[in-house]
Amino acid sequence: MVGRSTRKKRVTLHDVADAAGVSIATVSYVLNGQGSVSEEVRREVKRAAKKLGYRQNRAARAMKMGRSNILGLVIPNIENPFFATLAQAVLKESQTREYQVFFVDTEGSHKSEKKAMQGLIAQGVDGIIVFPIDDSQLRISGNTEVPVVVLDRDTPDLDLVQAEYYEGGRLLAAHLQDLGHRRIGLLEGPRVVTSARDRTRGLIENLGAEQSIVWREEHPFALELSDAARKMLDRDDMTAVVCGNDLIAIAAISYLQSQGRSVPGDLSVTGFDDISFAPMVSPPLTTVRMPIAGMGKEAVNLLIRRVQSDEPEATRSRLVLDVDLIVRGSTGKAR
Amino acid sequence: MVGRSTRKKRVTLHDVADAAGVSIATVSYVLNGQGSVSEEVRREVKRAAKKLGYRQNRAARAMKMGRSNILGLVIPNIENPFFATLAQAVLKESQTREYQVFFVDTEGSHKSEKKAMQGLIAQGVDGIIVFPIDDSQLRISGNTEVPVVVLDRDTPDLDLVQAEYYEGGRLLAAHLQDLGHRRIGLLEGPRVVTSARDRTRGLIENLGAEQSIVWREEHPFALELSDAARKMLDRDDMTAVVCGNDLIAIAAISYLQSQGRSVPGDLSVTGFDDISFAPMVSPPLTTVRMPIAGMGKEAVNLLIRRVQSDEPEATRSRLVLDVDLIVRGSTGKAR
DNA sequence: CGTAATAAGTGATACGTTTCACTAAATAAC
DNA sequence: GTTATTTAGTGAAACGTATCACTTATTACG
Repeated sequence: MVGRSTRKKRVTLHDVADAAGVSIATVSYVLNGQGSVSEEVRREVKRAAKKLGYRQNRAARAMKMGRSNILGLVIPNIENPFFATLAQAVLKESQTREYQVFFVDTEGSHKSEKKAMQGLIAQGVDGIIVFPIDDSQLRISGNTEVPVVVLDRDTPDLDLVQAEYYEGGRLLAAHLQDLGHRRIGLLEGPRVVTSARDRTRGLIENLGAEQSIVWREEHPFALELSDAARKMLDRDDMTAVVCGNDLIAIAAISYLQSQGRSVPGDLSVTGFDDISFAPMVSPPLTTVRMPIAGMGKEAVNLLIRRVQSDEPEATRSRLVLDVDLIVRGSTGKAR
Repeated sequence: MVGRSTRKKRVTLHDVADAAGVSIATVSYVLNGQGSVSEEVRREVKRAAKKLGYRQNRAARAMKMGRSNILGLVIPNIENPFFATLAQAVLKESQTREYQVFFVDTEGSHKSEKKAMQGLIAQGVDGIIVFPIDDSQLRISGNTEVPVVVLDRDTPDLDLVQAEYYEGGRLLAAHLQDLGHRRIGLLEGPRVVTSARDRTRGLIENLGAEQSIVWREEHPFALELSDAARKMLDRDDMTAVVCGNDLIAIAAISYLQSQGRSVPGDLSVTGFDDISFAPMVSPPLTTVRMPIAGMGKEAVNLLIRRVQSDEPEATRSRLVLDVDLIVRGSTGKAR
């Protein structure tokens, strides 16, 4: 009743065995549902275990088994709602599969990304899910000691989960064409990121004959708009701005409005990802919905399968999920 | 070079000891910087360890030491940017203190919150940081087996980190008074949450004589606006709307704009928390800045201190951090 | 009935650490 | 020169679990 912490000694298999009048081996078998032991004894052991409040010592088990039942999750920035949703999905799926997750936020630093991978391995995780900052360091994670699943970025020889970025770009091109936009500004994501390049390619390669990119500017996936981006947005020769992701789009809309320009009245703006904020900004964002939660879930499944099958040489998996165009208020007919 | 995973056998203390020609005890002492061992041997052991690529087996260590160097973090919803920032701070501080973090997102469910706490204890974490969904279940976490630090919610006997919510409410009252707002609508957070109640109290108790709350409506801390909230926002008898947090404020602004009302032209709107999106919506949000990262960091420090000192009876700590009023574009002179 | 097969349960070992208690050698103290 | 003291290093005992190899009791088989 009183809330002070009772620092009791841990109850061990031994204690349960004594209480139930059997050997620790039997207790172990009962609790793991293995071995052959009579229903009678089984019941008695369970009763004793519950009564004493026995809890498996995971450390001891991990040591004995050589497996920790812990996965590592490495992402660039949890403050980005995209990664928040992804993390949530990974956590949820891991939970239901009886795995715990060590979570590392690299805050966009390559150095800490590398350190995180090393650190997780040192900690003895069974496998790692990583959403790399960009494509540059992927070779390093190559011959690692634990299975690794990579999200979003392309990689030569690791398991992979990604989405139809190219198709997403194509959908945007088609949508803008339908609305009559001919002069398009492009605030694209970092070119060092495969998925960003694919979006851009999907867009450009599927523009109609009369459509053209009047300017393009590379921009980080973040809410803070660069000066160069502002300068481009100040131009008046485009009727639509395609942004590399929703964060950029939200920032762009905010800036355009602060300059007295109306979205979508003067300009249409599109995002990519469909993060949870996308429908809530004003105007609500037209964007390409990424199967974020699905990617997280599939990554966990892939990883656990790889962890549990001991054949390390199984052929590498590559999972590509569908995307959808979500039309909201930030796009309208070209003026 | 080839990226297949090399499933080599783990290098153990034993291997290093053999390679260096000493006992495993000596190796252990060297690697932990303890015991008395000559500089010569020390060097040799380190060389051998590095050469063999020795990595400590955390499970074995955890078992021997009775401590896992793992903390648990339980929060209601990582998709809320507030919690994302908090989590980031907790992770970062834990990292630098050489702790790993098991992360659990309860997705707003009391049941899974309780299960999470139990689960983390079963997993053998050394301590838990919890940001409870509301005040209702806190008694349960009372006499637990590991130290617990509670964020934000009040609790009878656990360590606590929170912020000056009342003061935040007061700051808003003063700000609105300065701008000449006399008729205020209140879209408050859940009353079952202490911190939400304190904000409201701080506001109401510090209103000027001529100011009044013309309506108040309870609302969850979420981006989706309730029907009741919409009905209130449709009213025309207030010049300002005070929202329980930034999410509600963003949703409210979005709705008001969709109804053709201007913020802050027709109505001023305030938030609470200062999440990363607050400056990026249009208009940028006037809000009360919570020391989110500071709370996370202090929580970790408190918890680790509690974990490492074995006196469980140390008096409980209660840390209250300052807040600031951040004036942006969503508030203006009353019309 | 004799033997084989199955069922129920146990003892002991190993997993990789940390650390206590101890030895042996070297140094200091008187 | 003898006795303390310090220094350098070791052996062995845990920590709590899973599981192999084994014994004993029971049942099935011919």
